[in-house]
Amino acid sequence: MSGKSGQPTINDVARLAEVSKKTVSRVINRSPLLNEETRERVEKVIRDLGYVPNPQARALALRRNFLVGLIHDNPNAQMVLNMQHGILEALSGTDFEMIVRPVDRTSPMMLQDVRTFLERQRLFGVVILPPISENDALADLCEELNCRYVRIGSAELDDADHMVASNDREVVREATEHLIHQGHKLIGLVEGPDGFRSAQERRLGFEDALKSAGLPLPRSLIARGNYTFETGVTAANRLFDLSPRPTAIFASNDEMAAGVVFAARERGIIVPDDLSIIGFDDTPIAAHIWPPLTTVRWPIVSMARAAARKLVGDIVGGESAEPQPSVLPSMLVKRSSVAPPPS
Amino acid sequence: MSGKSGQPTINDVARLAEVSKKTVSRVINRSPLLNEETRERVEKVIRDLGYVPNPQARALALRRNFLVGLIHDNPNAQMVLNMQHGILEALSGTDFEMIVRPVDRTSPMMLQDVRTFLERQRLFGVVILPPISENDALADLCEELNCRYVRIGSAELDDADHMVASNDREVVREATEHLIHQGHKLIGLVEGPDGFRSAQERRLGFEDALKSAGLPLPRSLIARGNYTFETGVTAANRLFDLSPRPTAIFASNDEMAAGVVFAARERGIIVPDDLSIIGFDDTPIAAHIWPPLTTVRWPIVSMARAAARKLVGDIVGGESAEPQPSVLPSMLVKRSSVAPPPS
DNA sequence: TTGTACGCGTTATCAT
DNA sequence: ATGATAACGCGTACAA
Repeated sequence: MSGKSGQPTINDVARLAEVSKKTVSRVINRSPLLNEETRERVEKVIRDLGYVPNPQARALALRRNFLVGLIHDNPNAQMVLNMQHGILEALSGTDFEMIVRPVDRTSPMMLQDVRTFLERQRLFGVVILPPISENDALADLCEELNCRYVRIGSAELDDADHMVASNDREVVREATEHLIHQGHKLIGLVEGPDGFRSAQERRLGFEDALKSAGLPLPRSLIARGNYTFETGVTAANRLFDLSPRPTAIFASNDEMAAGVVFAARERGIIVPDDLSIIGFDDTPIAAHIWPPLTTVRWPIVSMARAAARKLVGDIVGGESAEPQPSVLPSMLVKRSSVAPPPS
Repeated sequence: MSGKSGQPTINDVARLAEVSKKTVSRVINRSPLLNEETRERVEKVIRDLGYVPNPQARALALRRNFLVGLIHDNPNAQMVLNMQHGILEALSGTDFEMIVRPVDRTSPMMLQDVRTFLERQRLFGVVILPPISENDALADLCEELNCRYVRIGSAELDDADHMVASNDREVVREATEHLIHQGHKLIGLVEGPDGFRSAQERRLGFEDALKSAGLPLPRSLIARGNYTFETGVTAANRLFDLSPRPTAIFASNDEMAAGVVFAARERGIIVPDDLSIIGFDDTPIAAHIWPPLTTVRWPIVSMARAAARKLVGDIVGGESAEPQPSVLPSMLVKRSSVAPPPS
C-alpha cells in the first residue's frame, strides 16, 4: 500500500498491475473496451490486495452516493421493518446500503425536508412506502432532483419503472366472496382512512364482491377507521349497534381487525360462531390473537425486494438484470376467524 | 455560484466573503481562533447563499462519514423500529443520517461482515442493539476500527460512554412482587433463551422476588422459550401440565406472554381469573390482546435516543452537550391480566 | 486499447 | 488570525 492507513487504493492496484488508474477504473466499472488480458491481470491484483473502491471518493466524483433511501411516514412497525428486510435483501452483496428517512405527512415542511435530504445526501435512489408514496408531488420532486425512485402502493400509481403495486382490489373481492360463500348476507366493512389509496382499493374490492352477489350495501354497514387498533374497536362497536347485526366483517387491515375481535369479546360476541372476521396484511398479530385471524397476506417483503432491484438493477445486474415485476399478488390466508353465519 | 450544478460550494462562500476556503472551513467547524468580525461576515454569506457543506466531500477529507449505523440481529420488529425512532429523533436537526445494518448472529461470517461494512462506510459511529450488543468481540472490533459505538442492553455491559442499559433485574423483581402481593404462591416463569443477558437478568429479578418472599422455586416452574409467540405457547403448555398448576406466570417478553394467553384460551383457562400473567416490553400486542396484558414498559425509544446522543453529542452539542444517562428505568404497567389467585 | 491531467468539495499542513 | 497548497480516492475529457 502506498499510504499507512490500511485500505489499498486504486493507485496501489494500478502500480502493482503496472497500468494506469484509469484502466483500473475501467475494470471496476466494467468498461467493455478493455483488453481481456489486461482485465484479468488487474482483477487478480484486486483480489490479491482485497481492494475495494472507496465509496466516499466515488460519491464525490460521481456526485451520487451509493445509498438507497427508504422514505416512509410511519404506517405500522411491522410493515416498515418488513420493507427494510426486503430492500436489504435486494441490496445484500452489492455496494449499496440503506438509509432510512421517516417523514411527517401532515407537515407543511415535508416536501422541503425531503428536498434538503435528497440534495444533501445525493442518494442513488429512494423507495417510497405507502401511504406517502401516493403523493405525486413527492415523486415529481425526486424527478426534479434527478433521484431515481420507486413507489410502493396498493394500486398502479406510476409507470412500471417507478412503481411496485399489489392487487388489493382483486384480492379483497376474493376475500369478501369467501365470506359470501359461507352464507353471510349481512357483511360489514371497517374501511381505512379517507385519502388512502389502499383504503379506497380495498373498499372497491369489497363493493365489487357484494355487487356481483347481488347483496345490498347500505351506508350503515360501512364504518371508517384509521388503521389503528383503537379505531377498529370504535368502528366495530358502531357496527355492533346495528339491528340486525352483521354476521361478518371485513377490516381493511389486521390492526383494525384485531380491534374488532377485541370489541366482540368485550360484548360477549363469539368469533367465529357469532361473527366472522377477515383482516388484511397478515402481520404477526393476525396469527397471535384468538381466534387466529383469516386475513390477506400482503407481499410486503417481495414488493420491497422488487422495488430495490428495480432501483439498482441496471448497475449491479449489468445486462443480466431481470426485469422486476410491477404488480405482486396477495393471497387469502384462511385461519379460524371465519365460519358460516349463526342460524 | 461558480458552477452550474445548483448547490453553492465553499469556494463560492470564500469568494463572496473575500476570505480563503480555509477560513470558511474554520467557521463551519467552529474553530476558536477566528476574528469575530471575520466569522460574522462569513456566516452572513453562508446564510445568504444557503450554503451547506457537501457531506461526500467531507467524508472523503475526514475519512469519516456523517452516518450513524444501527447494527441489530432481528429481535422483534417493534423493538427495532422503536430504536430507529429514538435514534432518528436524536439525529434530527443534525447533519447525521442513520444507516441500518442487520446481521446474522449465528453466522461465522458475522464479524467479518461487520468489519467490511465499517471499513467501507467509515461510519461516524454505531448503535448496537441487543442481543448482538452482548457480543464483546463486536465491541472490540469497533474499537479496533476506530468506530465509536454505544451498546444497548439489559445490564451494564460496558463503561458508561459505550452503553445504555435498562434495569431489568430490578423491575422484574417488582413485577414479580406485584404477583406475590396479590396472593400468588405458585408462580411460573417463561424465561428467554440461554445466552441472552436480558433473559438472565429477568430471571434473576424473578428469583430475587421469590427468595425475598420465602417462596420455593422448583426447577419445574421454569420453562424456557426463545422470545417467540410459538415458544410461549409451548412453554405455557408445559407449565399447565403441572399439578398443582401455577396460578400466575411471568413471561420474559410480551410475545411469549401472548403465547401463554393463547395457550390458556386453548385449554379453557380463564385469564386473569384462573391465571395471572405479566409480560415484558409493552409492545402494542400487549394492549391489543384480550385481556390487555400487565407488562413492563421497556424504555426503548429513550434508550435509543440516549445512545445516539451519546454518540454524536460531542459534535453537535459542542460544549453544551448534556451527558446522557447510562441506565434508564423501566416501569410496571398494570392492565387486566393480573388478579388474585382462585380460592 | 491505454494513459495524462484535471475536477469533485472538503480538510490538513505549514507557512506568514 | 489567515492563506497557499497539497492531500483525500476516484471518474472523465481528451490525447496518444
